[in-house]
Amino acid sequence: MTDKDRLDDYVEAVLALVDQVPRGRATTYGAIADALFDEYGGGPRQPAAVMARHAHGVTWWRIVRSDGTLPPHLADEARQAYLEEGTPLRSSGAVDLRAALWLPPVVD
DNA sequence: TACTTGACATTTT
DNA sequence: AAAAATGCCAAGT
Repeated sequence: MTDKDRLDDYVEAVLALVDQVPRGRATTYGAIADALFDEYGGGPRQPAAVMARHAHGVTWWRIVRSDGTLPPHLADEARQAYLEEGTPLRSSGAVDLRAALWLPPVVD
């Protein structure tokens, strides 16, 4: 198993979790990092780095920061998706994690 | 090999 | 409440 294969594997794991997030809900980068920590370790920046390069074909808007907000360039498109899915939002336009947070299954 | 960068998180101003 | 500083880990260059 080469280093590249290992990274591709991590990418798949992240995208898989993203794909599992139920409609109208959301999860955080930290939660994903936690779920994958047992197998790959690393911190919350890794899932983020993965998404930055593989945001194609996945429901990336269901992944938000720990405070429910999202960087400026994404907030715009994400907002539309939230409105369509009926995702609980806060006054600031950020996702209301208290109601929408979905925790990925952690590997034992 | 060394330095920079990042769709983050947490703590302190 | 909002912004700045710190800590973090690995990929990219």
